[in-house]
Amino acid sequence: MGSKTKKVPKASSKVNKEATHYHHGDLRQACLEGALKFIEQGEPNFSLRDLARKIGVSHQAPYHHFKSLGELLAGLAEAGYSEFANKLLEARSKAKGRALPAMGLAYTRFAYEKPHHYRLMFLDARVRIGEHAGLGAEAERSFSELLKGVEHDYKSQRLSRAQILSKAAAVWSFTHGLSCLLLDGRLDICGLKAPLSQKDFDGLSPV
Amino acid sequence: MGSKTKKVPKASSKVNKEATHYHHGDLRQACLEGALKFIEQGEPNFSLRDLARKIGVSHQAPYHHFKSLGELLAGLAEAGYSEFANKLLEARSKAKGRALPAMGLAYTRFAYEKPHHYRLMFLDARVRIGEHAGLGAEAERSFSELLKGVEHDYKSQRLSRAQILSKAAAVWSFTHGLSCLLLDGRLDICGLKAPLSQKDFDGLSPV
DNA sequence: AGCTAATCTTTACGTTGTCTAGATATGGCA
DNA sequence: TGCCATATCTAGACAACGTAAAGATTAGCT
Repeated sequence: MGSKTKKVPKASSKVNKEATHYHHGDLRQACLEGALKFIEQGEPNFSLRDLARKIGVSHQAPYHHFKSLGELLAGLAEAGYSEFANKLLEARSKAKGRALPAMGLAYTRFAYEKPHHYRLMFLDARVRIGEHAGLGAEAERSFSELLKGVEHDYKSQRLSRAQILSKAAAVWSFTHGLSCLLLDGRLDICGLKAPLSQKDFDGLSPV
Repeated sequence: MGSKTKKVPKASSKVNKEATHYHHGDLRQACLEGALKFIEQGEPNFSLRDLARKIGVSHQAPYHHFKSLGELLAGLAEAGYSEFANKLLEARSKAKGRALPAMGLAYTRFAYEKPHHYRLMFLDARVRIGEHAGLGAEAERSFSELLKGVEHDYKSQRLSRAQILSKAAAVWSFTHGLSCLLLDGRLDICGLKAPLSQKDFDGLSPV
């Protein structure tokens, strides 16, 4: 592309973190942002070289910040989980009565609004949860939000820990399955189409 | 393997279908079987050239039977759906009382026993349902089995068509989500591990 | 036998991920 | 200030991939 896009080597008047460096300013961040754009615009199979071209660096540069494509994607997934957990938290804290219906709807809404990000987080085989420190942590935070919702809605029933976990597993399974099937349009046959309303969701949800 | 496995170019005393041909005997079938082996042995990202090598033909030969890798995978997924539908049918017809619990368990069992096949059928982005004639048909047959299960278990309640479809969507969502999360080990945190027993499943299932 | 079409091989091209080596900039230390 | 180890980035090379084009081989029919 343009050869006049000279980067700014002077981005360091006050270095505070560990980024904002050198030639590109902050290549690591640029990689994440560029990759995010690819994903959000529906091209989750972009190559590392595509990414390097888009950013305007050599095809090898990203390797100095990410061991592999998988690690880069894991970084994106982690950010996704963070936002996801916040959405769940928000739904729970705003809910008047029961929390789970609102959280379930927020769950499917997230999947609907960021389908490619959702796929990256939950379905992409290239992203191996557990192989990346922060990723697993952020994913567990999402789950713990769900758990709080269950505890809230069932607190009068004095369930055992095992019963609460079982309920959470059921809720998670249903909502995840619903989101996946909706994303793939597989529920068209049932007359269901995203985005779901609260009424739609409550009509379906067995919990 | 052995180099003495000369193919049978003479397989045509009575040609009945449209296969059993030429050099290889039946290359199309050989491709499907070879690809199936790759998938079942946990290498769903095999290349077309890998496949051609394994079969012992040129890397270009498969192209005469499949327009693309996606089409080949679609063929496998279709066979998977066929077996899947049969499993659901079997569970339904063998069930003494309610059909759905048995069918749900059979569903998760299939996913557990053929994880890579299940991923291919439901999660692999390379397989676009709807772009392949037989694939969509076989997938719908699976769903119609589920539908029959719902009709059976709720027939005393005289539900409307829409209500039945809604129930089916809920059951499908839950069971699919459960299978996915189990496959990825994401329910370990809840103390759940595949393969599930009927008791496990019934304890979870909200339907 | 000879023709046509299906089947398969060979060769070639552009792209990818990754390895290696070399260039350039940075920040700390003498 | 000058220098150097190190972090950062570029450049070149390699094997493997998907796919296309064209040539060879075989089957089935007349």
